[in-house]
Amino acid sequence: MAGESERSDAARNRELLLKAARELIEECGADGLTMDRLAERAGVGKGTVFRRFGSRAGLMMTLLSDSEAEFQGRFMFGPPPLGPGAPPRDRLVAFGAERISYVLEYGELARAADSSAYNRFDVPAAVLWHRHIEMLLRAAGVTADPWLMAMSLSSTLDPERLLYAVRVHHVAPERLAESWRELVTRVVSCPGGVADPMAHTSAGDR
Amino acid sequence: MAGESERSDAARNRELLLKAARELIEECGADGLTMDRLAERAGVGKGTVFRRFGSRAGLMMTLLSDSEAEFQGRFMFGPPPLGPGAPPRDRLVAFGAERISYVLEYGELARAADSSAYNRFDVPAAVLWHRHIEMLLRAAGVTADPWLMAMSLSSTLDPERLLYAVRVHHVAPERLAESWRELVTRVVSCPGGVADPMAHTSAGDR
DNA sequence: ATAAGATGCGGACCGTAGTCCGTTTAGCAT
DNA sequence: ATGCTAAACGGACTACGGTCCGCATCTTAT
Repeated sequence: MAGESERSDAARNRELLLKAARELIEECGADGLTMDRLAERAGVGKGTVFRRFGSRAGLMMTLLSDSEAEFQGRFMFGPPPLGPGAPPRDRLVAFGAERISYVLEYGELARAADSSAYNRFDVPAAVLWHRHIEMLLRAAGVTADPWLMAMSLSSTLDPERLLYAVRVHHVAPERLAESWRELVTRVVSCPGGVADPMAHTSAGDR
Repeated sequence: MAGESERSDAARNRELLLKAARELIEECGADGLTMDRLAERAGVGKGTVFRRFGSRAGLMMTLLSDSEAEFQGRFMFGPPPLGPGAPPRDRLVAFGAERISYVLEYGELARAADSSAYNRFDVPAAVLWHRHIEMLLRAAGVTADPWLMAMSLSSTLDPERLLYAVRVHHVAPERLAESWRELVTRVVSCPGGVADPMAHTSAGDR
């Protein structure tokens, strides 16, 4: 991005790096990818790697960006129940289920993409999910601090925890999805006064 | 195995290290404490630091252990509503509120005590909280996968997220506590009936 | 007191993420 | 072609967490 076009050598190196990164991950797993090895494998200097991606987490995010974009497209514009058209509760349930599959599929990568600093929650994709959940909560009539409630729900879908449950405690993925469904149901449909069946529907989605 | 006792020089060095660590944190903040500086400040070798505490996270946990033990005592044996005697729902609410205060008080430290690996969830204190929450959920009649539900609730109380909300988004601590109360209320007091008719019965599933 | 063995010590060493800065090169204007 | 400049490059360098292992010290049995 930046000003205008990318210089040709820069573009070439970016491709070289992405290719090398995918190979390396294929061979050694995401955890086995180090910035030094990547640079060597791609035949460029280490400085170049950081110039391109900023950090290891940035690289991982770049590698995930395609599938990430596809996921975003699906929950924002795709068919129900994930996309607009279904009741907010169902969309939330579907969102979690998809996210769980996503994390289990791209496991290590998704985890490696989470930097270990605060800004981890400020990354564009993360704020998008957060806003999405918040919007759905509002649409579902949850009036109690949707921002924080969305944060709580997001935290449940954190790759680190999800992978911990699956890999260390051998929790079945369906069980995760079911628990998410349970959680969302309770959060959405059970304010001080039982139901709030009323509709909202609408509009909020965008 | 020569008994259990600690060799005198080891004991001395442990005190030296803890003292130095507290000073360093006082002066530079938890993030400014590095193992090298700590070793130098305490006048011992680096190997000694790791021999004592195993890792940086281990050191931080040791530093927190007093207040941590005190907290554990309060929620396990102390007076209601935190301790036994109050209804489970109230105990959960109190637990979260206390934990939030705790994290805000020991902020950086609590965060630094979380190693960045999976085992972060396996640390004794963490499994204790988890079990405590799980137990309260069961006592409150939540039959749907209390283990995972406890995990979701725990994730809401994660130091990293809590501090992010407070430091980056300037969320007031009371607002955190209030949102926690809201969340717990919904999780606990939603009969499963409302939007989820059929509560699958089977209380006995485990 | 002394010797023997367990325990602890220290700091050189390693792998890693990330930075810095002198050098090279692409792209453009002439 | 040539020269200029901003961008990109590369790899030495730093800081950090963590490991290793030969050496020193404490403890205990004699």
